[in-house]
Amino acid sequence: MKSESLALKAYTEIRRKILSAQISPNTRLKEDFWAKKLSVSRMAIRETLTRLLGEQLVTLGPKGGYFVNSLTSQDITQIRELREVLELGALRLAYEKITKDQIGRLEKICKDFTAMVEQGYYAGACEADLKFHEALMECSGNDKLVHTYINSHIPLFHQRLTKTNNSENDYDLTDKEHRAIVKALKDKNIEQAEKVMKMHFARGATMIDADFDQQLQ
Amino acid sequence: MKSESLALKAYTEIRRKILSAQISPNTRLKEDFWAKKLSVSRMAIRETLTRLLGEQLVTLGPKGGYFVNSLTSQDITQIRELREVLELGALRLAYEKITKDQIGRLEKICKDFTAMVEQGYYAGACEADLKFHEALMECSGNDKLVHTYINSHIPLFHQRLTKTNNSENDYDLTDKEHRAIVKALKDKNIEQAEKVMKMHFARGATMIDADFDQQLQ
DNA sequence: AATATACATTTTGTTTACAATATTTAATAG
DNA sequence: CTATTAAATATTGTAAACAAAATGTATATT
Repeated sequence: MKSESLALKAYTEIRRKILSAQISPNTRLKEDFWAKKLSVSRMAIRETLTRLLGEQLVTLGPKGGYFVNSLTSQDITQIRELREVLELGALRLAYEKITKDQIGRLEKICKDFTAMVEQGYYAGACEADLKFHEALMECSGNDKLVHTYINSHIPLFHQRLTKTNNSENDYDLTDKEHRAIVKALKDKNIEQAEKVMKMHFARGATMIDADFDQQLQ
Repeated sequence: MKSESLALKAYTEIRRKILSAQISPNTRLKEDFWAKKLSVSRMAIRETLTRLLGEQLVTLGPKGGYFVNSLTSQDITQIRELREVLELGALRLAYEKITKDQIGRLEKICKDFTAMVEQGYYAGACEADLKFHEALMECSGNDKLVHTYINSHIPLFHQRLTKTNNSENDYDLTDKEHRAIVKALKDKNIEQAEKVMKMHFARGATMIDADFDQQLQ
């Protein structure tokens, strides 16, 4: 077989476009159009779309046709809640299983974050922020949990924050909270870890909602 | 268009077979074989498989070919942990949002459970057990959470319990724990609710693992 | 002018055919 | 008899063709 099938190429491409909002929600995805656009056969597009259907990234219209799933303000809230549920759960599992190496990794990411903020690399800092949360999920030692997290399209969502103009202050707070979480894990203080994590979310929530409201205008 | 496309028919059928373990894990799913078996075209099967790929129910082999995802003993543990994370999260959300009607619904399911156990309808009781947990998830008021729960293939897993020969005692305990959870929610006592839920899981865990070990022999 | 109907176009659903790659089988050399 | 290689077979990847349904358009009728 070829190094990468055409269907996979189309899948990767369309998925990326949806997740980065280059194709807007509720858009109908016409097979022929995308087949020509990506110069693959219509069947390759069809495979792409059914796979995305399985991922709940698109929906089947009542009379056929594939549509990009929407992200209403309610969806945003629900995704945020889901994120909190998953991350708090992972935190509790990590509390029991976390290793020295993993703590080291988290601390390294915190250091990177600080350094980048200091030097004005804000996109890089956001990347480190994202990486911190993913690393934390991995500390749960539960692949299914990590996978659920990745697949709930939270990371994309997180990415949107990159584009907003955050104040220096926000970055500093984020940094401090990340470090507090790691410290609490190190000290085996689960109550403290949960408390900081919840605060971290609460602050993020307002920022996310503000961002979303802004985009609606 | 037809009332139900052939691809959808094949999808429903194969998905059901995988989830009910009628097709065992790691089996290679050959397109032509299933096309003939379900008397649909190979492309319909292909769509089915790519959709299941999106759902993480099957995997792509390194040299092509679709394989049913496995359920190792480690997978079982991870799914159980995921379930606990999701249900505890839902419980916490439900604590804030639950309505009188929803509590009524939970109580009704508890009553059904009791009645069925008393009359010796054990399969029915298991069904009620399943329904109780799904209803609880719905009380979170978060569709994404419910969807994640459904789609983590926990229900199937739950279903396996049906087949094990549980003692009367187990049913009684399950019943009591369900009722205790509802009562705690009613009393707005989140600590108590979480505590009972954790106990409920802890007991279920040993049963599930025992069941799995038995099946391995 | 509004509505309904017939026709044309677009889009999806399905099947078939062919090409490319894996896998198995058989034959041959050591 | 074993290992290696070549041919045969099986399986998947891709494309094209056809059928069915939905959508859009123009015409006729009131």
